[in-house]
Amino acid sequence: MPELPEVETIRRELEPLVLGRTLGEAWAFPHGKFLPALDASGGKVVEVGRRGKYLLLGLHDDRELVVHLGMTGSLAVQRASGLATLVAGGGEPYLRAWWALDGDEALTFRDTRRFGRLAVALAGAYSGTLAVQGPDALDPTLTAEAFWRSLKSSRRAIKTQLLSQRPLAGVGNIYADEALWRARIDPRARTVSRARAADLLAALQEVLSASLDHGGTTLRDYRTVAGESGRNQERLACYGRYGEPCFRCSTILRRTVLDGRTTTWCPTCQRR
DNA sequence: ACTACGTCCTGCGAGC
DNA sequence: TGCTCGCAGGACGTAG
Repeated sequence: MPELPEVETIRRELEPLVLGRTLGEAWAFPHGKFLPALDASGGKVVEVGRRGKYLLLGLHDDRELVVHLGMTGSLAVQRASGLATLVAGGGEPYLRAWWALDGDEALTFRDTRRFGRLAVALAGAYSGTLAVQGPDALDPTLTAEAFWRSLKSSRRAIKTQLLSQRPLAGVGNIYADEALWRARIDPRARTVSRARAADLLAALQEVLSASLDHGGTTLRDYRTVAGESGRNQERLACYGRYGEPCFRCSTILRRTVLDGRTTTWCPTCQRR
């Protein structure tokens, strides 16, 4: 669920809390997705970056701790005392990793549904989606022309392409539905003109920026590092509103499943 | 190489 | 009241 605005909100809050500090002794939930936490032990955080939905903690030795929050992942800096005892006693069932910091503090990673994952990469030698995804959706150097060319290279539904992270990175189900509604494009469209691609890119940048300005969208689990909810959920015009009237034309918004993802759209405003 | 689909997880709310 | 069941969904593995 954390998409670009949520991950960026977390990044901004996390940066002053961990920059310049060393990740000490680590613990990880015994699963391949989280065990890489142990490899980051001993690394001093020299940068807190983000690409799409990935958080990148640059370490002093040219390695990076890569964090993907999945759907329910969250990070916090908290008191370290008692944490190990609590975990051993089953009192922290959703804690997936933690790193000791100086001054009796710890960086903690919780993830109820375990859709998140951790990795340690050497000097940007990424794997998986992080290695093949497109430019960040809010990258100012991303042009409408490049976005359109990328869309044109695939015959998959436009929404499926957005979720693939390949044309650009950071968009998930919420902002894909929101931007397609704003740009009046049917999520099932398989071809998009140059002009409509430009409209879609502008719509994406608008919905992502607006959400970022409001601390992200909290529907269920997303919380900031400080444990607070986002406020953008009050501004959603399309996502999750199926059965309710379109704010533009009052047509009842429709729900469909597209490549396994619930999709809300307006059958009147949004055209192929 | 591209596309489509199943899998991983658990809490929550609807319905009986 | 207490139970079952469908839903939420990003990335990845696999099959065609």
